[in-house]
Amino acid sequence: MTPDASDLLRWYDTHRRTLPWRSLPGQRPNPYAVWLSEIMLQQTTVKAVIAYYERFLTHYPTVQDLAAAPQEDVLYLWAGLGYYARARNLHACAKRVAELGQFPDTVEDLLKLPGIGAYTARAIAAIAFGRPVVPVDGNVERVTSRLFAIENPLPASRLLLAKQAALLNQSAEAQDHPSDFAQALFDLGATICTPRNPSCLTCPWRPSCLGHARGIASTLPRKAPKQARPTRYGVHFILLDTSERVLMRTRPEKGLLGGMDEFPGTEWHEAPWTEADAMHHAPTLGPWSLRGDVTHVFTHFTLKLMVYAKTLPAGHNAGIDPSFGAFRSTTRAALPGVMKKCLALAVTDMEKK
DNA sequence: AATTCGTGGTA
DNA sequence: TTACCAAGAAT
Repeated sequence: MTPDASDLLRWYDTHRRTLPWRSLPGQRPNPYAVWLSEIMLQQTTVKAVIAYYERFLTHYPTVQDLAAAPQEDVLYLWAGLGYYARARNLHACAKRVAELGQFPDTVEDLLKLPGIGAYTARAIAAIAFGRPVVPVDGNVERVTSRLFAIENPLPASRLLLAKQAALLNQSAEAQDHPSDFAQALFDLGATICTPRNPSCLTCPWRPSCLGHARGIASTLPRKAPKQARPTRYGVHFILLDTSERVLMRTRPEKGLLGGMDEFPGTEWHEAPWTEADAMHHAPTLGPWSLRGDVTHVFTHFTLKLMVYAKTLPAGHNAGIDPSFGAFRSTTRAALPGVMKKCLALAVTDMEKK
């Protein structure tokens, strides 16, 4: 039996989460706010997003404000949230929407915008424009795999899960409330149908959940084993001047941490660097003070960095090759998390460790 | 189609 | 501590 959308919507009426980007019941949400939140929430927890969301809305109240901003300002505000291609695409998308005059209101047209894929297009279409579509995110995949007891492992089962999820909103009740239905699925996945220890006893869809009936709900969705994460090594140099500015450069637009700022240093290789080889990449001759090491886990590799630092005497900051960057205040730099860790090592007293 | 993209929280 | 996980997109 197909789960009854009315049961979920009734549950949502009393259990919906209050979130900054959500409009009050019955009120039409601001498409800009919906879009901004959806981009930030990609692979990112609600808790991490909230502060960034508020900051962006404060600096850029409208999509036109965001479109008019320099990209470096956008990356600075995004710094620390991760997946920086999202920030670059966010900016590009804002410019496009400003040209169009407004956000497209169909899945087809939303898909044409940078940073908007199959999920986000449907999320915006349903939540902001009331289109009767089901956005399939990790929550919906989990709920769907349990409802229908789909044991095929992800990611191969992704197409099947999307197909099954699309069956959930066929009732007239769901068709009439696309925004609530989509967000009800999110909230069910986030608070009841959780990855570990789901609260099946209080689930509005428990009677029709095949996974629960078979006692395998908590084991779904199954996932293909992931391959091991390799380790890479690098060395970075934090060079301060007497005005407490730091030598920094901007990474290339594409690829890892694209467009973000960093302290000069070596490439990140599979083998550790010897001190002699690393010093060949230093912006100045020694002596450098070894301030410690940083371990940072990216999605597909673990990075181990050695961090050297020193303060340049007044009048000695000329003649440094521009490829190492320029002296700037770190408070205005778009520093990713890993570089903030390096900076913390350089400015912290050695007594801690 | 499989990789490449961050970061912080949790068990 | 390691491993997994979170409102995925681009290539």
